[in-house]
Amino acid sequence: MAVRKRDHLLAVAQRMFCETGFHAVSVDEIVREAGVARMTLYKNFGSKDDLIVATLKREDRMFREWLVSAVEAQSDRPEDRLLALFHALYDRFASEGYYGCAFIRASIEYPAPGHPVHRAAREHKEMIRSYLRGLAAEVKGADPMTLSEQLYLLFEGAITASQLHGEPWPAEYARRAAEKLLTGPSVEPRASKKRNKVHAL
Amino acid sequence: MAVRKRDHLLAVAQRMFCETGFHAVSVDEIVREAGVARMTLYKNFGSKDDLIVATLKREDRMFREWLVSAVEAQSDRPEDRLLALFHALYDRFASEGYYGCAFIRASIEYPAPGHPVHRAAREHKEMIRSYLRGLAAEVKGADPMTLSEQLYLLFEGAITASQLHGEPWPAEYARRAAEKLLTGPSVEPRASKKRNKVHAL
DNA sequence: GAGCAAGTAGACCTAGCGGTATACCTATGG
DNA sequence: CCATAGGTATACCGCTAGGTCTACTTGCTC
Repeated sequence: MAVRKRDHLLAVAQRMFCETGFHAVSVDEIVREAGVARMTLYKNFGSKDDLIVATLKREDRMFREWLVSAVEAQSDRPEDRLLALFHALYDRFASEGYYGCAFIRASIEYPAPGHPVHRAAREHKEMIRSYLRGLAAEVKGADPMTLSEQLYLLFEGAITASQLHGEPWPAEYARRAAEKLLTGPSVEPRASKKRNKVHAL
Repeated sequence: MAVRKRDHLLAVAQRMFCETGFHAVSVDEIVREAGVARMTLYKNFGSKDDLIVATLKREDRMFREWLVSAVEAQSDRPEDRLLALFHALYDRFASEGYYGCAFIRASIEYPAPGHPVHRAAREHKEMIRSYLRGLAAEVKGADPMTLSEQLYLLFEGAITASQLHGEPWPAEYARRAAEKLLTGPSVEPRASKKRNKVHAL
């Protein structure tokens, strides 16, 4: 039962933090929304900052699952897998209640590089870059480093722009830009049917 | 003399807000740093929020000047002018005391779309997009809308990524991606020497 | 020199924050 | 049946924030 309370509290805090912001949501609001006592939160998590880090870990896990399922569901062509990411981003941006990127928000609300919240956010983004690098390495005739970092910039740009303007179109433009970047200078074998690696995440 | 005090206060507030954050800097810290009385701030600006909006207007004006001088100093080729933007971004990211984008920060710290601070931030970004659209319209054989929005995403992505990772490399990758996007599907006249329009900003 | 707009210093107010302490309740398991 | 771990409710603490009030001073202009 103890673990049930803890999980519920964590889920509620995650939703509120991601939707509204970390500084903007108070401990009082969280415990009221979750229907638990104030002390339960402090017994389980110690402090607000520790709770924030815990919610970021949870958000990170959920985002990984979303990302992998979006990419792996696609065909085996590495190019299609990378483009699927941007297709999925569009749906994500357009979905009801989309709240932007909690990690960008966290890194800005906690700008000190050594702060645990900031570090958790940066680690998430480095995981994304690492995953993209693995996918880009499968693309024939491309420099994986260059391609993956450029796609990462489109990814970050689309997230920031959609959050700023409150509209999903950035994902569409990012996808078309990604298509162009994937059409590398060297000729790519369009008919490749080779089985691709599944990248761990 | 009154206007001198006001300008000084505004400049100090702008620097502190942009470097440290809007919620993170208190009115007390600003008046102490500026060496003026607390009431002087409130007589001149009314409230902290109004002061923030005023600093964003100032930051917007300074950013416009920086942007135009970086772009207009380049050769007349529209492609070079757009690429010059990313060269200038690299220098900006690498410069001592670079503090990231105050407008992205503002939009995140004040997420309500109707809030004056959020609106000021979005208006700045729409100015950027409009300027890029004008520059992209000069590029032969490119769809201005598509090109400009894609470059805008690289622009936003580079800013966000450099802020997050604390390094200037995103501008370099963005520039190379922009080069590729500028090498459009149609043949572009490499030897064009036509005089370009100067876009107002 | 008088008058007035502007600046100053600092006490003060209210509100909200993160976090703690305490006293009581409740359910599970030997 | 009762010991105990965990949950609850609420009062409380210290601190900081944004913002106001007031009494006093400065400096420019007629």
